[in-house]
Amino acid sequence: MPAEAKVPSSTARPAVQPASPPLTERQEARRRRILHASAQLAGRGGFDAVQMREVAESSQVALGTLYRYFPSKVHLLVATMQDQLEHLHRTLGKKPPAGETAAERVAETLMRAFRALQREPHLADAMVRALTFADRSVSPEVDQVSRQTTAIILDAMGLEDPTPEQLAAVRVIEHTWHSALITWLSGRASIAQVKIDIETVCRLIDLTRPAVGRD
Amino acid sequence: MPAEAKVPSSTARPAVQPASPPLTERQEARRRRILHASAQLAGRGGFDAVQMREVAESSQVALGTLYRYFPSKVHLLVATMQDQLEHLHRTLGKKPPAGETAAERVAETLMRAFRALQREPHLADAMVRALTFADRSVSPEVDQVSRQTTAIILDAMGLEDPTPEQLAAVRVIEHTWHSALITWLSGRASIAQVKIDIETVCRLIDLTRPAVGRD
DNA sequence: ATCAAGTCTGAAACTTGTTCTAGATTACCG
DNA sequence: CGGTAATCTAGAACAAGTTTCAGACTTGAT
Repeated sequence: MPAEAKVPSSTARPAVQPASPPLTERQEARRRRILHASAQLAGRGGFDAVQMREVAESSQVALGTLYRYFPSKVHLLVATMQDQLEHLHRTLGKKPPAGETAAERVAETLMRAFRALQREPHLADAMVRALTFADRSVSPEVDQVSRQTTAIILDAMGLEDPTPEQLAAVRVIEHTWHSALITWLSGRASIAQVKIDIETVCRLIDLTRPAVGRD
Repeated sequence: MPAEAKVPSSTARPAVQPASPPLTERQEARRRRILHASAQLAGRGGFDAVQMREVAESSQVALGTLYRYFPSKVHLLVATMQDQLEHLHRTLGKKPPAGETAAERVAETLMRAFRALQREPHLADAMVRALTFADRSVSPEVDQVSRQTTAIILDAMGLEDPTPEQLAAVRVIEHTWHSALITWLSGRASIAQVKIDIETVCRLIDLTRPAVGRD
Protein backbone atom coordinates (compact mmCIF):
# COMPACT_ATOMS: atom_id res chain seq x y z
CA MET A 1 0.00 0.00 0.00
CA PRO A 2 0.95 3.57 -0.59
CA ALA A 3 2.42 6.01 1.83
CA GLU A 4 0.67 9.23 2.75
CA ALA A 5 -2.41 7.85 0.99
CA LYS A 6 -2.79 9.04 -2.55
CA VAL A 7 -3.74 12.55 -3.39
CA PRO A 8 -6.33 13.19 -6.10
CA SER A 9 -3.80 12.43 -8.76
CA SER A 10 -5.18 14.75 -11.42
CA THR A 11 -8.84 15.33 -10.86
CA ALA A 12 -10.78 16.87 -8.02
CA ARG A 13 -9.77 18.47 -4.79
CA PRO A 14 -11.50 17.26 -1.63
CA ALA A 15 -13.84 20.16 -2.27
CA VAL A 16 -16.90 19.08 -0.40
CA GLN A 17 -18.92 16.00 -1.15
CA PRO A 18 -16.84 14.22 -3.81
CA ALA A 19 -15.33 11.34 -1.93
CA SER A 20 -11.61 11.66 -2.37
CA PRO A 21 -9.07 9.56 -0.55
CA PRO A 22 -8.44 11.06 2.87
CA LEU A 23 -5.24 13.03 3.22
CA THR A 24 -2.56 12.45 5.76
CA GLU A 25 -2.14 15.15 8.33
CA ARG A 26 1.09 16.22 6.69
CA GLN A 27 -0.60 16.23 3.33
CA GLU A 28 -3.44 18.33 4.62
CA ALA A 29 -0.85 20.69 6.05
CA ARG A 30 0.97 20.87 2.71
CA ARG A 31 -2.25 21.56 0.90
CA ARG A 32 -3.05 24.32 3.34
CA ARG A 33 0.41 25.88 3.02
CA ILE A 34 0.05 25.86 -0.73
CA LEU A 35 -3.34 27.54 -0.70
CA HIS A 36 -2.06 30.06 1.79
CA ALA A 37 0.95 30.90 -0.32
CA SER A 38 -1.25 31.16 -3.36
CA ALA A 39 -3.63 33.59 -1.70
CA GLN A 40 -0.74 35.56 -0.32
CA LEU A 41 1.02 35.97 -3.65
CA ALA A 42 -2.28 36.69 -5.36
CA GLY A 43 -2.91 39.33 -2.75
CA ARG A 44 -0.06 41.34 -4.08
CA GLY A 45 0.35 41.23 -7.86
CA GLY A 46 -2.82 39.31 -8.80
CA PHE A 47 -2.89 36.55 -11.37
CA ASP A 48 0.57 37.18 -12.79
CA ALA A 49 2.18 37.32 -9.38
CA VAL A 50 1.12 33.78 -8.61
CA GLN A 51 4.10 32.01 -10.10
CA MET A 52 4.22 28.31 -9.61
CA ARG A 53 7.89 28.26 -8.62
CA GLU A 54 7.26 30.91 -6.02
CA VAL A 55 4.20 29.19 -4.67
CA ALA A 56 6.25 26.03 -4.35
CA GLU A 57 9.05 27.79 -2.58
CA SER A 58 6.76 29.79 -0.29
CA SER A 59 4.92 26.70 0.76
CA GLN A 60 8.08 24.64 1.15
CA VAL A 61 7.09 22.04 -1.31
CA ALA A 62 8.81 20.80 -4.45
CA LEU A 63 7.47 22.03 -7.76
CA GLY A 64 6.50 18.51 -8.73
CA THR A 65 4.53 18.12 -5.53
CA LEU A 66 2.70 21.36 -6.13
CA TYR A 67 1.63 19.99 -9.49
CA ARG A 68 0.54 16.77 -7.91
CA TYR A 69 -1.82 18.63 -5.63
CA PHE A 70 -2.99 21.14 -8.23
CA PRO A 71 -2.53 20.05 -11.82
CA SER A 72 -2.28 23.61 -13.15
CA LYS A 73 -2.09 27.21 -12.09
CA VAL A 74 -5.75 27.62 -12.91
CA HIS A 75 -6.68 24.63 -10.78
CA LEU A 76 -4.71 26.14 -7.95
CA LEU A 77 -6.41 29.50 -8.20
CA VAL A 78 -9.86 28.04 -8.55
CA ALA A 79 -9.20 25.98 -5.45
CA THR A 80 -8.06 29.15 -3.74
CA MET A 81 -11.35 30.70 -4.71
CA GLN A 82 -13.31 27.76 -3.31
CA ASP A 83 -11.45 28.28 -0.09
CA GLN A 84 -12.26 31.97 0.05
CA LEU A 85 -15.88 31.41 -0.93
CA GLU A 86 -16.42 29.01 1.91
CA HIS A 87 -15.01 31.58 4.23
CA LEU A 88 -17.28 34.24 2.74
CA HIS A 89 -20.34 32.03 3.00
CA ARG A 90 -19.67 31.42 6.66
CA THR A 91 -19.17 35.13 7.24
CA LEU A 92 -22.31 36.13 5.39
CA GLY A 93 -24.29 33.48 7.19
CA LYS A 94 -23.67 35.27 10.48
CA LYS A 95 -25.78 38.27 9.67
CA PRO A 96 -28.28 37.82 6.91
CA PRO A 97 -29.23 40.75 4.67
CA ALA A 98 -31.98 43.02 5.93
CA GLY A 99 -33.76 44.05 2.74
CA GLU A 100 -37.52 43.92 2.35
CA THR A 101 -37.72 42.07 -0.92
CA ALA A 102 -35.73 39.13 -2.19
CA ALA A 103 -34.23 41.35 -4.88
CA GLU A 104 -32.98 43.79 -2.27
CA ARG A 105 -31.51 41.09 -0.12
CA VAL A 106 -29.65 39.52 -3.02
CA ALA A 107 -28.29 42.85 -4.17
CA GLU A 108 -27.24 43.64 -0.63
CA THR A 109 -25.47 40.32 -0.26
CA LEU A 110 -23.64 40.65 -3.54
CA MET A 111 -22.58 44.16 -2.70
CA ARG A 112 -21.25 42.91 0.59
CA ALA A 113 -19.25 40.30 -1.25
CA PHE A 114 -18.12 42.94 -3.68
CA ARG A 115 -16.88 45.12 -0.86
CA ALA A 116 -14.91 42.18 0.48
CA LEU A 117 -13.30 41.78 -2.92
CA GLN A 118 -12.49 45.47 -3.07
CA ARG A 119 -10.38 45.07 0.01
CA GLU A 120 -8.22 42.57 -1.88
CA PRO A 121 -8.46 43.63 -5.50
CA HIS A 122 -5.38 41.69 -6.54
CA LEU A 123 -6.64 38.51 -4.98
CA ALA A 124 -9.97 39.08 -6.68
CA ASP A 125 -8.18 39.54 -9.98
CA ALA A 126 -6.31 36.28 -9.66
CA MET A 127 -9.35 34.28 -8.70
CA VAL A 128 -11.80 35.70 -11.19
CA ARG A 129 -9.37 35.60 -14.09
CA ALA A 130 -8.61 31.98 -13.31
CA LEU A 131 -12.29 31.20 -13.11
CA THR A 132 -13.15 32.62 -16.51
CA PHE A 133 -10.01 31.35 -18.16
CA ALA A 134 -10.55 27.82 -16.96
CA ASP A 135 -10.99 25.28 -19.71
CA ARG A 136 -12.86 21.98 -19.66
CA SER A 137 -10.23 20.26 -17.54
CA VAL A 138 -11.25 22.45 -14.62
CA SER A 139 -14.99 22.14 -15.10
CA PRO A 140 -15.70 20.15 -11.96
CA GLU A 141 -13.94 22.67 -9.77
CA VAL A 142 -15.50 25.66 -11.50
CA ASP A 143 -18.89 24.02 -11.18
CA GLN A 144 -18.31 23.64 -7.50
CA VAL A 145 -17.59 27.36 -7.21
CA SER A 146 -20.72 28.03 -9.17
CA ARG A 147 -22.81 25.87 -6.88
CA GLN A 148 -21.40 27.61 -3.88
CA THR A 149 -22.27 30.99 -5.39
CA THR A 150 -25.77 29.79 -6.16
CA ALA A 151 -26.16 28.66 -2.60
CA ILE A 152 -25.14 32.08 -1.32
CA ILE A 153 -27.67 33.81 -3.55
CA LEU A 154 -30.47 31.43 -2.68
CA ASP A 155 -29.66 31.95 0.97
CA ALA A 156 -30.03 35.66 0.46
CA MET A 157 -33.36 35.20 -1.26
CA GLY A 158 -34.50 33.22 1.71
CA LEU A 159 -36.37 30.63 -0.27
CA GLU A 160 -36.55 27.03 0.73
CA ASP A 161 -38.10 25.84 -2.49
CA PRO A 162 -37.24 28.06 -5.47
CA THR A 163 -39.28 27.79 -8.64
CA PRO A 164 -37.58 27.00 -11.97
CA GLU A 165 -38.23 30.59 -12.94
CA GLN A 166 -36.39 31.80 -9.88
CA LEU A 167 -33.50 29.47 -10.56
CA ALA A 168 -33.28 30.89 -14.05
CA ALA A 169 -33.07 34.37 -12.59
CA VAL A 170 -30.33 33.24 -10.24
CA ARG A 171 -28.33 31.90 -13.17
CA VAL A 172 -28.54 35.22 -14.92
CA ILE A 173 -27.58 37.02 -11.73
CA GLU A 174 -24.49 34.89 -11.48
CA HIS A 175 -23.58 35.59 -15.08
CA THR A 176 -23.91 39.29 -14.45
CA TRP A 177 -21.97 39.07 -11.23
CA HIS A 178 -19.00 37.37 -12.86
CA SER A 179 -18.94 39.52 -15.93
CA ALA A 180 -19.40 42.73 -13.98
CA LEU A 181 -16.48 41.75 -11.77
CA ILE A 182 -14.35 41.29 -14.83
CA THR A 183 -15.17 44.69 -16.23
CA TRP A 184 -14.35 46.20 -12.88
CA LEU A 185 -11.09 44.31 -12.52
CA SER A 186 -9.94 45.32 -15.95
CA GLY A 187 -10.72 48.94 -15.21
CA ARG A 188 -13.56 49.24 -17.70
CA ALA A 189 -16.29 49.79 -15.13
CA SER A 190 -16.37 51.75 -11.90
CA ILE A 191 -17.50 50.42 -8.58
CA ALA A 192 -20.64 52.49 -8.94
CA GLN A 193 -21.34 50.94 -12.30
CA VAL A 194 -20.99 47.45 -10.92
CA LYS A 195 -23.45 48.37 -8.21
CA ILE A 196 -25.94 49.55 -10.79
CA ASP A 197 -25.51 46.40 -12.85
CA ILE A 198 -26.14 44.23 -9.83
CA GLU A 199 -29.19 46.19 -8.82
CA THR A 200 -30.49 46.09 -12.36
CA VAL A 201 -30.20 42.35 -12.72
CA CYS A 202 -31.70 41.75 -9.32
CA ARG A 203 -34.90 43.30 -10.56
CA LEU A 204 -35.29 40.10 -12.52
CA ILE A 205 -36.25 38.47 -9.29
CA ASP A 206 -39.29 40.69 -9.19
CA LEU A 207 -40.46 39.11 -12.41
CA THR A 208 -40.80 35.82 -10.62
CA ARG A 209 -43.39 37.23 -8.27
CA PRO A 210 -47.06 37.13 -9.19
CA ALA A 211 -47.89 39.74 -11.82
CA VAL A 212 -50.23 41.71 -9.58
CA GLY A 213 -48.53 44.53 -7.77
CA ARG A 214 -45.24 44.36 -9.60
CA ASP A 215 -43.27 47.59 -9.24
CA MET B 1 10.36 60.96 -42.53
CA PRO B 2 9.54 57.36 -41.79
CA ALA B 3 8.90 54.62 -44.21
CA GLU B 4 5.64 52.73 -44.31
CA ALA B 5 4.23 55.28 -41.90
CA LYS B 6 4.28 54.15 -38.33
CA VAL B 7 2.06 51.44 -37.05
CA PRO B 8 0.25 51.95 -33.76
CA SER B 9 3.43 51.33 -31.87
CA SER B 10 1.90 49.77 -28.81
CA THR B 11 -1.55 51.12 -28.29
CA ALA B 12 -4.68 50.89 -30.40
CA ARG B 13 -5.42 49.17 -33.65
CA PRO B 14 -7.06 51.22 -36.38
CA ALA B 15 -10.28 49.87 -34.94
CA VAL B 16 -12.78 52.42 -36.11
CA GLN B 17 -12.83 56.02 -35.00
CA PRO B 18 -9.58 56.36 -33.06
CA ALA B 19 -7.42 58.31 -35.46
CA SER B 20 -4.38 56.15 -35.97
CA PRO B 21 -1.70 56.90 -38.49
CA PRO B 22 -2.78 55.58 -41.88
CA LEU B 23 -1.19 52.33 -42.91
CA THR B 24 0.68 51.71 -46.12
CA GLU B 25 -0.97 49.36 -48.52
CA ARG B 26 1.62 46.71 -47.73
CA GLN B 27 1.10 47.27 -44.02
CA GLU B 28 -2.62 46.96 -44.41
CA ALA B 29 -2.02 43.74 -46.29
CA ARG B 30 0.26 42.44 -43.55
CA ARG B 31 -2.27 43.29 -40.92
CA ARG B 32 -4.94 41.46 -42.87
CA ARG B 33 -2.74 38.39 -43.39
CA ILE B 34 -2.06 38.29 -39.68
CA LEU B 35 -5.72 38.51 -38.72
CA HIS B 36 -6.55 35.90 -41.30
CA ALA B 37 -3.91 33.51 -40.01
CA SER B 38 -5.09 34.14 -36.48
CA ALA B 39 -8.71 33.33 -37.31
CA GLN B 40 -7.63 30.29 -39.28
CA LEU B 41 -5.52 28.83 -36.49
CA ALA B 42 -8.18 29.69 -33.94
CA GLY B 43 -10.69 27.91 -36.14
CA ARG B 44 -8.96 24.66 -35.46
CA GLY B 45 -7.63 24.28 -31.94
CA GLY B 46 -9.04 27.42 -30.32
CA PHE B 47 -7.06 29.65 -27.99
CA ASP B 48 -4.15 27.29 -27.50
CA ALA B 49 -3.75 26.64 -31.20
CA VAL B 50 -3.07 30.28 -31.89
CA GLN B 51 0.67 30.23 -31.33
CA MET B 52 2.47 33.42 -32.05
CA ARG B 53 5.28 31.73 -33.96
CA GLU B 54 2.78 29.94 -36.15
CA VAL B 55 0.74 33.05 -36.76
CA ALA B 56 3.93 34.81 -37.78
CA GLU B 57 4.94 32.04 -40.13
CA SER B 58 1.46 31.60 -41.62
CA SER B 59 1.17 35.28 -42.33
CA GLN B 60 4.72 35.54 -43.65
CA VAL B 61 5.82 38.08 -41.17
CA ALA B 62 8.67 38.07 -38.68
CA LEU B 63 7.79 37.41 -35.07
CA GLY B 64 8.98 40.85 -34.10
CA THR B 65 6.71 42.40 -36.69
CA LEU B 66 3.74 40.46 -35.44
CA TYR B 67 4.40 41.91 -32.01
CA ARG B 68 4.68 45.38 -33.46
CA TYR B 69 1.22 45.08 -34.92
CA PHE B 70 -0.32 43.28 -31.95
CA PRO B 71 1.52 43.72 -28.68
CA SER B 72 0.31 40.43 -27.26
CA LYS B 73 -1.59 37.29 -28.09
CA VAL B 74 -4.62 38.67 -26.34
CA HIS B 75 -4.44 41.89 -28.33
CA LEU B 76 -4.30 39.83 -31.47
CA LEU B 77 -7.31 37.74 -30.58
CA VAL B 78 -9.36 40.69 -29.44
CA ALA B 79 -8.59 42.38 -32.74
CA THR B 80 -9.66 39.20 -34.47
CA MET B 81 -12.90 39.41 -32.58
CA GLN B 82 -13.42 43.03 -33.63
CA ASP B 83 -12.97 41.91 -37.16
CA GLN B 84 -15.52 39.12 -36.85
CA LEU B 85 -17.97 41.32 -35.00
CA GLU B 86 -17.97 43.87 -37.78
CA HIS B 87 -18.68 41.10 -40.19
CA LEU B 88 -21.50 39.83 -38.01
CA HIS B 89 -23.01 43.27 -37.60
CA ARG B 90 -23.09 43.73 -41.36
CA THR B 91 -24.66 40.32 -41.79
CA LEU B 92 -27.28 40.86 -39.14
CA GLY B 93 -28.07 44.26 -40.56
CA LYS B 94 -29.29 42.66 -43.75
CA LYS B 95 -32.32 41.03 -42.22
CA PRO B 96 -33.46 42.47 -38.95
CA PRO B 97 -35.13 40.25 -36.35
CA ALA B 98 -38.85 39.75 -36.71
CA GLY B 99 -40.02 39.51 -33.09
CA GLU B 100 -42.97 41.46 -31.77
CA THR B 101 -41.37 42.94 -28.68
CA ALA B 102 -37.95 44.39 -28.18
CA ALA B 103 -37.13 41.55 -25.82
CA GLU B 104 -37.97 38.99 -28.47
CA ARG B 105 -35.95 40.75 -31.12
CA VAL B 106 -32.88 40.98 -28.91
CA ALA B 107 -33.13 37.34 -27.93
CA GLU B 108 -33.55 36.39 -31.55
CA THR B 109 -30.53 38.40 -32.60
CA LEU B 110 -28.33 36.97 -29.87
CA MET B 111 -29.42 33.46 -30.72
CA ARG B 112 -28.54 34.12 -34.31
CA ALA B 113 -25.10 35.26 -33.24
CA PHE B 114 -24.85 32.24 -31.00
CA ARG B 115 -25.63 29.95 -33.91
CA ALA B 116 -22.89 31.60 -35.90
CA LEU B 117 -20.48 30.90 -33.07
CA GLN B 118 -21.61 27.30 -32.88
CA ARG B 119 -20.46 26.82 -36.43
CA GLU B 120 -16.94 27.78 -35.35
CA PRO B 121 -16.71 26.73 -31.74
CA HIS B 122 -12.93 26.81 -31.67
CA LEU B 123 -12.81 30.30 -33.04
CA ALA B 124 -15.41 31.32 -30.50
CA ASP B 125 -13.31 29.78 -27.77
CA ALA B 126 -10.23 31.71 -28.78
CA MET B 127 -12.00 35.03 -29.03
CA VAL B 128 -14.10 34.81 -25.90
CA ARG B 129 -11.29 33.48 -23.74
CA ALA B 130 -9.07 36.30 -24.93
CA LEU B 131 -11.78 38.81 -24.22
CA THR B 132 -12.33 37.76 -20.64
CA PHE B 133 -8.68 37.18 -19.93
CA ALA B 134 -7.67 40.59 -21.19
CA ASP B 135 -6.09 42.82 -18.59
CA ARG B 136 -5.99 46.59 -18.36
CA SER B 137 -3.51 46.94 -21.20
CA VAL B 138 -6.18 45.76 -23.60
CA SER B 139 -9.01 47.86 -22.20
CA PRO B 140 -9.40 50.17 -25.18
CA GLU B 141 -9.76 47.27 -27.58
CA VAL B 142 -12.10 45.33 -25.32
CA ASP B 143 -14.16 48.45 -24.86
CA GLN B 144 -14.44 48.76 -28.59
CA VAL B 145 -15.77 45.21 -28.79
CA SER B 146 -18.21 46.04 -26.05
CA ARG B 147 -19.45 49.12 -27.88
CA GLN B 148 -19.91 47.12 -31.02
CA THR B 149 -21.93 44.53 -29.11
CA THR B 150 -24.04 47.23 -27.54
CA ALA B 151 -24.70 48.66 -30.97
CA ILE B 152 -25.90 45.30 -32.21
CA ILE B 153 -28.27 44.89 -29.30
CA LEU B 154 -29.63 48.42 -29.58
CA ASP B 155 -30.16 47.82 -33.27
CA ALA B 156 -32.18 44.75 -32.43
CA MET B 157 -34.27 46.69 -29.95
CA GLY B 158 -34.98 49.18 -32.67
CA LEU B 159 -34.74 52.21 -30.45
CA GLU B 160 -33.35 55.47 -31.62
CA ASP B 161 -33.20 57.04 -28.20
CA PRO B 162 -32.83 54.49 -25.41
CA THR B 163 -33.58 55.52 -21.84
CA PRO B 164 -30.94 55.12 -19.14
CA GLU B 165 -33.01 52.27 -17.78
CA GLN B 166 -32.87 50.53 -21.11
CA LEU B 167 -29.14 51.05 -21.35
CA ALA B 168 -28.77 49.47 -17.94
CA ALA B 169 -30.71 46.46 -19.17
CA VAL B 170 -28.47 46.24 -22.21
CA ARG B 171 -25.40 46.20 -20.00
CA VAL B 172 -26.78 43.30 -18.04
CA ILE B 173 -27.69 41.50 -21.22
CA GLU B 174 -24.12 41.82 -22.39
CA HIS B 175 -22.80 40.51 -19.13
CA THR B 176 -25.08 37.52 -19.39
CA TRP B 177 -24.18 36.97 -23.00
CA HIS B 178 -20.46 36.86 -22.30
CA SER B 179 -20.70 34.74 -19.23
CA ALA B 180 -23.17 32.32 -20.78
CA LEU B 181 -20.83 31.88 -23.71
CA ILE B 182 -18.04 31.01 -21.34
CA THR B 183 -20.06 28.39 -19.55
CA TRP B 184 -21.00 26.91 -22.90
CA LEU B 185 -17.44 26.94 -24.20
CA SER B 186 -16.10 25.26 -21.12
CA GLY B 187 -18.74 22.57 -21.37
CA ARG B 188 -20.59 23.56 -18.22
CA ALA B 189 -23.80 24.60 -19.96
CA SER B 190 -25.68 23.18 -22.92
CA ILE B 191 -26.81 25.12 -25.93
CA ALA B 192 -30.35 24.87 -24.62
CA GLN B 193 -29.30 26.30 -21.31
CA VAL B 194 -27.62 29.26 -22.97
CA LYS B 195 -30.82 29.87 -24.88
CA ILE B 196 -32.81 29.91 -21.68
CA ASP B 197 -30.36 32.28 -20.03
CA ILE B 198 -30.58 34.68 -22.92
CA GLU B 199 -34.34 34.57 -22.97
CA THR B 200 -34.45 35.06 -19.24
CA VAL B 201 -32.27 38.12 -19.22
CA CYS B 202 -34.09 39.62 -22.16
CA ARG B 203 -37.19 39.79 -20.02
CA LEU B 204 -35.42 42.61 -18.25
CA ILE B 205 -36.22 44.73 -21.23
CA ASP B 206 -39.88 44.34 -20.40
CA LEU B 207 -39.24 46.06 -17.11
CA THR B 208 -38.34 49.19 -18.99
CA ARG B 209 -41.78 49.43 -20.50
CA PRO B 210 -44.53 51.33 -18.72
CA ALA B 211 -45.90 49.29 -15.84
CA VAL B 212 -49.41 49.02 -17.22
CA GLY B 213 -50.02 45.85 -19.16
CA ARG B 214 -46.78 44.14 -18.30
CA ASP B 215 -47.10 40.43 -18.93
C1' DA C 1 19.73 59.35 -57.23
C1' DT C 2 20.81 59.85 -52.42
C1' DC C 3 19.93 60.11 -47.57
C1' DA C 4 17.84 59.66 -42.97
C1' DA C 5 14.53 57.56 -40.36
C1' DG C 6 11.61 54.20 -39.49
C1' DT C 7 10.31 49.10 -40.64
C1' DC C 8 10.97 44.40 -41.37
C1' DT C 9 13.59 40.05 -40.82
C1' DG C 10 15.88 36.13 -38.66
C1' DA C 11 17.58 34.36 -34.82
C1' DA C 12 18.80 34.13 -30.12
C1' DA C 13 17.58 34.97 -25.40
C1' DC C 14 14.60 35.24 -21.54
C1' DT C 15 10.37 34.07 -18.68
C1' DT C 16 7.14 31.26 -16.66
C1' DG C 17 3.96 27.22 -16.94
C1' DT C 18 4.45 22.33 -17.26
C1' DT C 19 6.73 17.77 -17.56
C1' DC C 20 10.20 14.38 -16.44
C1' DT C 21 13.73 11.82 -13.79
C1' DA C 22 16.59 9.74 -10.29
C1' DG C 23 17.05 9.25 -5.80
C1' DA C 24 15.68 10.13 -0.83
C1' DT C 25 11.53 9.65 2.37
C1' DT C 26 7.39 8.05 4.33
C1' DA C 27 3.44 5.19 5.45
C1' DC C 28 1.63 0.98 6.18
C1' DC C 29 1.40 -4.17 5.96
C1' DG C 30 2.95 -8.38 7.62
C1' DC D 1 11.45 -4.56 12.57
C1' DG D 2 11.75 -5.07 7.28
C1' DG D 3 9.83 -4.57 2.79
C1' DT D 4 7.80 -2.05 -0.58
C1' DA D 5 4.91 0.87 -3.00
C1' DA D 6 3.68 5.46 -3.28
C1' DT D 7 5.15 10.21 -2.23
C1' DC D 8 8.34 13.93 -1.97
C1' DT D 9 12.50 16.53 -3.47
C1' DA D 10 15.85 18.85 -6.35
C1' DG D 11 16.77 20.02 -10.54
C1' DA D 12 17.00 19.56 -15.51
C1' DA D 13 14.34 19.90 -19.63
C1' DC D 14 10.71 21.44 -22.62
C1' DA D 15 7.04 24.69 -24.57
C1' DA D 16 5.12 28.93 -25.87
C1' DG D 17 4.70 33.99 -25.02
C1' DT D 18 7.60 37.94 -25.15
C1' DT D 19 11.86 40.73 -25.76
C1' DT D 20 15.98 42.03 -27.97
C1' DC D 21 19.40 42.94 -31.57
C1' DA D 22 22.05 43.53 -35.72
C1' DG D 23 21.52 44.04 -40.27
C1' DA D 24 18.70 44.37 -44.65
C1' DC D 25 14.84 46.93 -46.72
C1' DT D 26 11.32 50.86 -47.68
C1' DT D 27 9.70 55.20 -47.86
C1' DG D 28 9.43 60.04 -48.50
C1' DA D 29 12.19 64.20 -48.81
C1' DT D 30 15.88 66.69 -50.79
